[in-house]
Amino acid sequence: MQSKNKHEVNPRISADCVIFGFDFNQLRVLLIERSAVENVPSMMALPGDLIYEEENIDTAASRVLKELTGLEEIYLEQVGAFGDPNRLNKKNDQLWLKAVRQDPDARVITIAYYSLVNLDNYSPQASSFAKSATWMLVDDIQELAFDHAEIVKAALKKLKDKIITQPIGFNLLPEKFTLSQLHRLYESILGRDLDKRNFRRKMLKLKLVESLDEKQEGVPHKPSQYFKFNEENYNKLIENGYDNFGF
Amino acid sequence: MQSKNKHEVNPRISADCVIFGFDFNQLRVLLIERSAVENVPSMMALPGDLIYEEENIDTAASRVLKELTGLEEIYLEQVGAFGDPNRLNKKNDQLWLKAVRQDPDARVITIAYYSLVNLDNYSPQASSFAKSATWMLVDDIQELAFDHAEIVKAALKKLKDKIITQPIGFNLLPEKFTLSQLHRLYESILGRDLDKRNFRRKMLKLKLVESLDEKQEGVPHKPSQYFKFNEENYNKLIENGYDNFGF
DNA sequence: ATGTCTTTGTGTCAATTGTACACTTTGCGA
DNA sequence: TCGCAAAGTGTACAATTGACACAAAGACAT
Repeated sequence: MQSKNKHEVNPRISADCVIFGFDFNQLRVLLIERSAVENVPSMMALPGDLIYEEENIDTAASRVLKELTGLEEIYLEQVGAFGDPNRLNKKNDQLWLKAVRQDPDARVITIAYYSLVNLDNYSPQASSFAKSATWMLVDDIQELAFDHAEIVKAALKKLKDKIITQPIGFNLLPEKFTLSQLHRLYESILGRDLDKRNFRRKMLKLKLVESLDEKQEGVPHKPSQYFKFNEENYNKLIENGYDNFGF
Repeated sequence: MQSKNKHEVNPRISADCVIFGFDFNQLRVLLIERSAVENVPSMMALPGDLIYEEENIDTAASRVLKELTGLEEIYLEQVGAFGDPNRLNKKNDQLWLKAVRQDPDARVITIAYYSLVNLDNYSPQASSFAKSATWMLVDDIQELAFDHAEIVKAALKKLKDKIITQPIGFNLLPEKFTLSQLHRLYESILGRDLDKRNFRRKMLKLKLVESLDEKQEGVPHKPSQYFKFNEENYNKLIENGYDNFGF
């Protein structure tokens, strides 16, 4: 935690946010379009920026997210630190940094955060150096700036791990939702089909959801029952995990 | 990921290691005794130190661990970044930093790592600013330097999460081990009793372990069969997880 | 009004897995 | 040879999982 070694480093720290959104059908990630400079075409990137002096990293992540995309009040969870000394060394990234940064050669270690939100509640508004901010399908993501593709991959892994250990959905769905929506949500995160009846059975047995006295209206098919989360059981499960190892 | 804001910060980065060891009975953590200075008594802390310029963080964690405790070739997994601006502000920590550090007021963000090792294979040898390095019982940990108690707590949570999703033990136990040892290991990580018969049944059914043609010798009771891990099945399970959510 | 379309919503059975529980075996050492 | 201490073993019941198909509801078009 100390030493007076000459090689100590004072790198810059950034926070990057991987915000997953669910459009009632597929999983998306909020990306910004990094402005084009000179010969470097614009490129998709995670919303992220350097943190301030004396700023809490968690706070910084929220701030940065808001500045670049307008989203706020999102609960962010840490993915981890990404600090490969070469993480900014791709050619286009270097050119872009030289055009935009005061100190383009500085090493930057980034702390990545992720979250899951109900996409319909948030309309990203690009600002700062973001030319646009859009919800991209996770499956369509191609190349991203810096090591952001790797960060998205790590965040997705965390998300998958999380969903099988803890219930999620509170943040992702509106207060009233249908079991089909919850079902699709789980399917799109886990990336595989889940049996409808078994899924419903499980959710009801865990008492994670309870039905409301309200149905869908105006849909051209059988209207579905609305449900809400049972906050108490939900929190209990989050605290204890499923503890499914089975002893 | 950029901006020319004046408030940008160049904090120092450190790596701290939470090495869990198993003594065939209880779970321990490798701690160093931070040297005493002036009016500040010595205090237990995690092995950790600042990283070098251009040094990969993962590499730094291994290096630091080696420098302070002599342990090497340990697979470290990231816990996360701890960057509260006040994390070094406890009075004794401040005094200690002033006595020891070149730049005691600098903000330090630490990246924490954890691992599990077979305690018997590693005899820590304190060096650098570590006065001693010892395996402390997790349950006996009192106050630690800086925010290290919080870091240990977070690492332990990760470990618990991991053990119910993936098999562990390869790194923790010697090549030959008894099922009772593995049993105790799981009990001490999970912090609760597990039924002996059910535990054995499960381990054997998963084919995680296979028995060797060798028994304990010289014990004043029925000698136990030695087992080894089945590496193939072990790796398969690690890759897939248990996927126990149950759809 | 009737039929068509689309999505919701429901039950059962067999197989697997979890849980609770107590006595015999083995080898050492007194 | 007896006592001790830990190893090792089986069963029965409960709970959960997984596979599987058809009827019900409402909108809309004709």
